[in-house]
Amino acid sequence: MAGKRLTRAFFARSVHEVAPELIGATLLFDGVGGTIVEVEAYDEDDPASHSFRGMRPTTASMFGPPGHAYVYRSYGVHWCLNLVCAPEGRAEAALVRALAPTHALEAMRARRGLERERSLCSGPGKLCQALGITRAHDGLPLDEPPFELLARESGPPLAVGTRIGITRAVEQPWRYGLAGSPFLSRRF
DNA sequence: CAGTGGATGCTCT
DNA sequence: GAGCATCCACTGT
Repeated sequence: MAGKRLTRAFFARSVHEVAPELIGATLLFDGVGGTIVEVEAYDEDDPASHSFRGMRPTTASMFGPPGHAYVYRSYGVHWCLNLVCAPEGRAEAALVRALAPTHALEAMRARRGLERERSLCSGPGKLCQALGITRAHDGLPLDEPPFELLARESGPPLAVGTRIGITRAVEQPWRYGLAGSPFLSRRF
């Protein structure tokens, strides 16, 4: 099911190449997690991206080396996880929006409350809560504990659509998902 | 189910 | 003071 560890070299490319390849990969944090079924791509020429207006203290890790985490607070309430993927000198990242839970579901349920399996990680804020990811983990490398990222074995059926919850650049088809998965934040 | 609105804490104007 | 890469409870079918 899970392949070899994703290295920094994997992420040192355009997010538009990397993001679709993340669908089907396995994301674990302290051994808790599952299969990535939904991501969105953001680059620095994109008005919807946190890197569009230049580096800020809270967005610094998006401008850092690829293969690291960028964690931000959303709507003052939730944490959201990005995987920084940039070629030389760029600030790009893939927002992880949903997982199909496969590892340590009890830990997720304990953090999320008594939730249906479908709802444990079906959104960017939900999955950070389920995995226990916060700002404290911003900037951590993805190829070392507590993170573990494993490549997918084969190319799964891909769904492509427009991104969710933004007000600028709404027409860009930069949302990728595992077609037909019941664990998406929304259907395509 | 689909649609609506409140919570909540920053940053930026 | 507005706006936000969200979620949940609540309403009405």
